[in-house]
Amino acid sequence: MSSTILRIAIPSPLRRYFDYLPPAGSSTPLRPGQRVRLPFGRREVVGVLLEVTDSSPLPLERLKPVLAILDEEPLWSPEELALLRWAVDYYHHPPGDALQTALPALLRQGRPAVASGVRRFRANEAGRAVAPATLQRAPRQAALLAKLQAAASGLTADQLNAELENWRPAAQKLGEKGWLVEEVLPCLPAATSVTTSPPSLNADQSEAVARLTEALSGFNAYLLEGVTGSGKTEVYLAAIERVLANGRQVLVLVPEIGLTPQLLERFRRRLGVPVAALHSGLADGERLCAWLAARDGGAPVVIGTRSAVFAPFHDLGLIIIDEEHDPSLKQQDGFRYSARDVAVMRARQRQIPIVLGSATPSLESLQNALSGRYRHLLLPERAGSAIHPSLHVLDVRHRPMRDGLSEPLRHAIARHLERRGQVLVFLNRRGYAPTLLCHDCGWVSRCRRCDAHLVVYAGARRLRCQHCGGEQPVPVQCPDCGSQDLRPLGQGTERLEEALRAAFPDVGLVRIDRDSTRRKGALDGLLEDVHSGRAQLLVGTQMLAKGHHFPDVTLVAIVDTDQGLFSADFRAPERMAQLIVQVAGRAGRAERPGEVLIQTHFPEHPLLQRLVQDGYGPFARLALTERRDAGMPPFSFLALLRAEAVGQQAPTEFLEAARQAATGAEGVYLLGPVPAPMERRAGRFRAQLLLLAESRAALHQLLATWAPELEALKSGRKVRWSLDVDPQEMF
DNA sequence: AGCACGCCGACT
DNA sequence: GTCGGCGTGCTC
Repeated sequence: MSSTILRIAIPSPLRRYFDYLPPAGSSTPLRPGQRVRLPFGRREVVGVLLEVTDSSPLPLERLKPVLAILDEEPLWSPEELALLRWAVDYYHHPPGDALQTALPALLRQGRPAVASGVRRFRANEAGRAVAPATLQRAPRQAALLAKLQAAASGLTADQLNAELENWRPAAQKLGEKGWLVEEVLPCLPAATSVTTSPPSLNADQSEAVARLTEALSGFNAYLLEGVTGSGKTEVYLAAIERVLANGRQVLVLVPEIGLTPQLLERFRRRLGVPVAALHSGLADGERLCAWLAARDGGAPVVIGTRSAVFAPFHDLGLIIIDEEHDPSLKQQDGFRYSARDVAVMRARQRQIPIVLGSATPSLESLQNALSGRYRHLLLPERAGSAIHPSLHVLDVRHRPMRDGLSEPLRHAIARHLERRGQVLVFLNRRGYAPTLLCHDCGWVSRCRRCDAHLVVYAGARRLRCQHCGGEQPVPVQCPDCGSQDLRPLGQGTERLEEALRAAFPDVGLVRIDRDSTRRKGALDGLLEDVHSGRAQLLVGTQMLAKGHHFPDVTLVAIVDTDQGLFSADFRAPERMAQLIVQVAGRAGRAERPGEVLIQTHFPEHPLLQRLVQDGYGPFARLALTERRDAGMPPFSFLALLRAEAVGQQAPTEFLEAARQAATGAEGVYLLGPVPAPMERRAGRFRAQLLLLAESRAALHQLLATWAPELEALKSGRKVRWSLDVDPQEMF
């Protein structure tokens, strides 16, 4: 006798599916991709139905019925479910948790899959005619009314929460008096009526568009390697227009920091269709709305960060990944998927083209292009007639340094400032100084919970740990010897700011890093100072490397490259080169090319020389030969098993047991367990076991049997562990 | 992950 | 005598 069995992905850390019976007395058709509410242990949870079958490894009487089917229609198509299941298998992650990650928060909680727009409150004509002061007996109503009168288009609940306390009862009362209206905004803005026409493309752009669009049906992966300012976005837009003309949708994936209102506005104006944004900065309701707009086709274009790769689409016809080298495309916790790699699989499965764009391609993608797996499109020139910034190395060996700046660099800065150019000073280290040193006994400020120095913040007069967030006041005297001769050691952006202000007291300066832009709107204010010319000097971290362009910058000063050249992480030189090129690319315009000066103690370093003399492309090709010689990715395949615990022993014990379970695997080398590069972090000891394989198949053959075994290890219960396939950061 | 069960120490 | 510590087991 056969019966209907539901195979369900349930939010839990377990790498398996759970079988249930259909709900009692429900007539809703059962289709994979629907959410179901079900009893799980002693709890009630929301799971996703993945299969309807007729048999279970468990006896029927052990199966419980689900409580309810939550969706009339599946949230994902069978094809999209297959992609999700591929990702679950490839990353060897618990399926329920992976599916959870792919869902907007409201759907995760079991809310209905219907869009509800953002609510906004507005004073109507009658409400605007009332003077708030007349509401003496109701100060909250008066305050609310004043706010609403000041904001012509009204205020959302979020905005009111930020400005007023307990305003809802007051809003209720104002509503009863007929002075206030509440409206529901459409969550997807209508198409902009004002559209801009496309600029004329140069020969390289036209060629790229032609090659991209010659095969819009069928899978093709393109690496679009275009120097900064070469007009990659126009190539995207031209390709998108063709796909939209065929009535199909487009997904554009961007790094976390790249999804700015300006980018959205540019797409909206150029394309003249609704463009949905999908990112973590949205309110839950907005996010659900955009997700559903992708699914029902209401959004012809979706621009999103990482998790948008799992959004359902009505008819997806093209995927674009901008800044494909960016590390934020790989999730760094939980379900550690690479949105770029999942996107390539999605395009292959759906038989549509995918474009990977970057001025500084990852070595993985470059190798795919060189080997012919991807088609290589090059945009070697800046659009218009702009000239590339020229890179120069400044050998600082034997040179006196003050505040991290050599004399030649100071002179160069002064020269550019005198000629009314803006100068961008780049240092990828926040705070005043990386540590505080006792000049008498050698004590240095260390974090109690991490193997890290405490960073000096002079402005706040605090010592802070950048890894656990711990902080304390700057001590007046050395905790060890009592000396008062405590000195900040090394340079951070805050100190650089101080030094440059002292050196160029009459020049406007802004510092842009995570600390100076924490406040909402602060970044916009600082950028405005730069663009208006009020600030001539710009100091900052890698925040400067993304998105914003500074046409009046004529000099980019890279204060310190050396840690990128000699790091435990084999990807450090690639990251360093990408950062230098990205920062350099922020500067200059057609008639005023930027100059880039790089301070280093290792001017002869072959990778640095290649980068400076020949550019990123040749650098990357040289770096690839080094990777090949070292047997590192993309010429081998890695997985990293991490473990952490409060005790020092537990992680290593678990990893030893894990290693035992993996011995004998064909074609996979086990390296470790070893302590993580920063062994202690936030009070926990961390260790790792690296798996290196010559073939992807060998690696995954091992992982498929190994991951479930890890779950069963007793020593795994005493640690937090995670498996990272294709790890990006090695610590 | 949650959540319950179970067996040993300092409290009303 | 109990409240509660976290080891162990289980979830269809």
